[in-house]
Amino acid sequence: MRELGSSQPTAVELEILRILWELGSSPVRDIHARLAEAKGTNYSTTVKMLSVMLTKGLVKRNEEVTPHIYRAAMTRERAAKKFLTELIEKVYDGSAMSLVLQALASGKASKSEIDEARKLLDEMEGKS
Amino acid sequence: MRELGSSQPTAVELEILRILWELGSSPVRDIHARLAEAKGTNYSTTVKMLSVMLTKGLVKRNEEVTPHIYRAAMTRERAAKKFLTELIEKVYDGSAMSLVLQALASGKASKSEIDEARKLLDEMEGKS
DNA sequence: AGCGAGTAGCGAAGCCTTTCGCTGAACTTT
DNA sequence: AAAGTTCAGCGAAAGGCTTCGCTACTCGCT
Repeated sequence: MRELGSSQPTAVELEILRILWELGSSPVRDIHARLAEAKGTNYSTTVKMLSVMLTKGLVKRNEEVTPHIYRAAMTRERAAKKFLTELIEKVYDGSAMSLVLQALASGKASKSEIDEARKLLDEMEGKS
Repeated sequence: MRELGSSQPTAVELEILRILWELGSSPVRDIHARLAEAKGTNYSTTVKMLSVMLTKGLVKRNEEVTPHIYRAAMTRERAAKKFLTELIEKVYDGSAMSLVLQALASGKASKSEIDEARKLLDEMEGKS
């Protein structure tokens, strides 16, 4: 058995997590509505995916109500950080700043976002 | 058939790409030496993976010499950018800056790196 | 010519992911 | 109570990824 909580979400799993992050805790019906909209898959499929994700520890659920209510086991921020760490490890050989520079260079930031980043840089400099 | 060049590398594929990025163009023997070191897999497996990656367009090879010489089809920078774009799309809903902030907040940047980032921000502001 | 070593490739097995049909339980409406 | 609706779950099929055994080709050496 693969270690619980150590598995990376696959494509569909990530899609479901995104739905949960956006909607907050939800019954299968609502999750399915979104998923089917994007992919046209069957209700059974959504149920199954959630059950697989439950055993993997990617989602949790409240079984005391009907219908059961699912929620993401991780916040979006935490998941993002995990992916990011992995990306940095696997592709950038551990240099976070290379990635930052690359992201900045992708160039889609607005003026206010740039200001925000600058502010953050100032703060970081103050600390170190 | 999946569209050529549109497929994301899987775990093992990424491992092979990293080896190629580090070693530069190499014969199977050398790639295998590295891969086996980490995973203990068979020579056949390495050959097969490379052939799969060849049909996916992830690597290219020179068949005019023996042994054949393989090279990564993409530079590390280009691949990284691709992963990053995908990460941004899938987890951060397309906001590159969210990711930048996150990476910065992880807080491992040195003074010189911070300066470099600030310079980049200035440039970006100039452009927009 | 025959042998051994290094190289390349095919096809199938095993596993994981994603899909859904079918079943049954619980609850609502006639 | 019977019929219909919603919900949950199992098991199997389909497809992708990773693995390797077996085969075959080339080349240099005896």
